[in-house]
Amino acid sequence: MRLSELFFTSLRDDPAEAEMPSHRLLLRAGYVRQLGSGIYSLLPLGFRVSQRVEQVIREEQDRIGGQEMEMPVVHPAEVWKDSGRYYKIGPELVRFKDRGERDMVLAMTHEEVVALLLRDIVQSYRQLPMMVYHFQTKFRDEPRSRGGLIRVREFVMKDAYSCDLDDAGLDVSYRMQYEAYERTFKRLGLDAIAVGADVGIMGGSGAHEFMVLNEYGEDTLVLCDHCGYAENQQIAQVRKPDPPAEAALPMEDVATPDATTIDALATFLGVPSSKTAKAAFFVTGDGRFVAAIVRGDHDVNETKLVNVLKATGGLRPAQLDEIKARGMEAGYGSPIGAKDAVIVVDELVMRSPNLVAGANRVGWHVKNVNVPRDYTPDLVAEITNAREGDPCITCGSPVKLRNGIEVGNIFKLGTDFTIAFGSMYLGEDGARHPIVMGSYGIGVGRNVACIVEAHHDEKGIVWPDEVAPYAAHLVAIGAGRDPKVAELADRLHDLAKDAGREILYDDRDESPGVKLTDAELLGMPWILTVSARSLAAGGVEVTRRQSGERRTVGVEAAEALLRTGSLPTA
RNA sequence: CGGGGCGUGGCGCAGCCUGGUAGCGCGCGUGCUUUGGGAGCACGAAGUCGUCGGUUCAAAUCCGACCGCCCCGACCA
Repeated sequence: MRLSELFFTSLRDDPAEAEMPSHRLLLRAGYVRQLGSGIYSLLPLGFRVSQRVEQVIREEQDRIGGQEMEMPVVHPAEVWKDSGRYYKIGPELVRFKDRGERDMVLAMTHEEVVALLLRDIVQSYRQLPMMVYHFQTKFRDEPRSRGGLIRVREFVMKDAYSCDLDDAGLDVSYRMQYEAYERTFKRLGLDAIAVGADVGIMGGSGAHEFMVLNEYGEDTLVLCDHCGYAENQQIAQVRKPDPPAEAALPMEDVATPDATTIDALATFLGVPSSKTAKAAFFVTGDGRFVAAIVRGDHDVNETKLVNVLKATGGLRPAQLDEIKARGMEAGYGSPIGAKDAVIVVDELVMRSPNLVAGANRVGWHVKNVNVPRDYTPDLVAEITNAREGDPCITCGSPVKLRNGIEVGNIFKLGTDFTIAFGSMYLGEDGARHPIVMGSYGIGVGRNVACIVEAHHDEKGIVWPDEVAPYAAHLVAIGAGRDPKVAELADRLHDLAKDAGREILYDDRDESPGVKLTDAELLGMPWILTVSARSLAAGGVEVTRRQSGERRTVGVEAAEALLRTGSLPTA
């Protein structure tokens, strides 16, 4: 591909809005352009990378028996109403009406469609197990997109669905996908780790997320270097040792002017935050008012809280007037004297004597609160976030917290969807059973961005061979003056094309500085320079982008590199 | 949805406070020179100053509304 003809331009300056290296480099090097918030075009170079990433994913899905197909982007809303998700999912599910006033949705994922297809096609246990997948555009109206391609609203996702006879079969499929993901991310040049994860809107019995560590990551991971424990903070547990034993003392009101935060309260009273209780107020999607009580030195984990409450539609923070209406006072809140509220208490609070809690009066707290002596919890559960340095749940070593970007996920779905849609098979035993499903996603664009995050330097992108849009970048310097240079460069370009390994050929009439700078910015694994100087030195200058290693080789060696993708060993 | 910031040729920005008919660098076009690390000179093209409304003799500039984009937050009161 001649650079003079490529639909592309590189930018000399960093785009103002790009913060993450991947975003900045993909814009500057002419791989992508933004159309709207969280909506991007892939220019030819970006599309080629995306295609190569897809191909790696495809090969690994095919290897475990996945069958590629394609399902629609636009679904009749009926389908989503039948599964119940039409009502459970918030505004991120785009809803609209067609010309006939029929409710439609833009698909976020395809469990419903697969379940419907199974009902249609699978009759007998002889047709299972079975695994299908597709690459398809998703639109999710995220509340806030960010980070270039990392979190977008429209994106291509590989989603796969396993269909098994029973849980044991699902375990096998799940394992196969787990291993396919490990191979996939390794080939993509990503150092992904699998962490246990919440099942969220997918339901089901288990899930892993494949995470790439990154400071801009939106997920927090709880990791133990000692035993290898790794889970998303949303579900991670740590050991929470008993506090020192104390005899329960009588409650006592204490004036605490302006102490509306735990820090202020602990400072004012001269006690550690672990001797206080914190109240957080929420309203569930199904309309319940919730007061969550954790110790002052911990934070409420909303995911755990949602799961304990079995709250459909999630949680939102309560408004001040809603809190007051339940007999509580924001900043000085506790369940003492509360009414019409679901009181959820962290189990550590149950074990912690004589805490300072809110008095539900402005400027007042209560000392020596003991549960359940002083108020009655509706639910007791483990509802806090793991903290840096907490003891690992399995081995007791201090855990660390790291940010991660989710590059893929795998879910054990179970039978929720197939029961909802009546997707049954007739078993060997003559009885009808629901098909057991799993679902497995990889976001293609996000992986492209993560690859750049992991493979770049101060000069530009450094593509791994497996996903580079072109294997080599051929730079001709001074071709206008020296016919020999033009002749050799043209010939090498044609030779690569004839060998079925098209390369990028910078035939532009630009200064050497521009061309060499662009070559490093664009990031092809090999940079070949043809110039009067290289000819005088014996042929073609070859630079390995990854290592920066540079040497001049003979024309035959350069030809071999273009034909085979590697330099013949001297 | 809450808070903050920004919107001026393709890109990066100044001008706005203190209203007076739009500017810089890069890029782009033509010509000449130059040619291994973002070349030089000359000439040139290109902007409804996000949109709508208001104030004013006069608005990029002041006021209001709206739209768009970016960042933080949407978790503890």
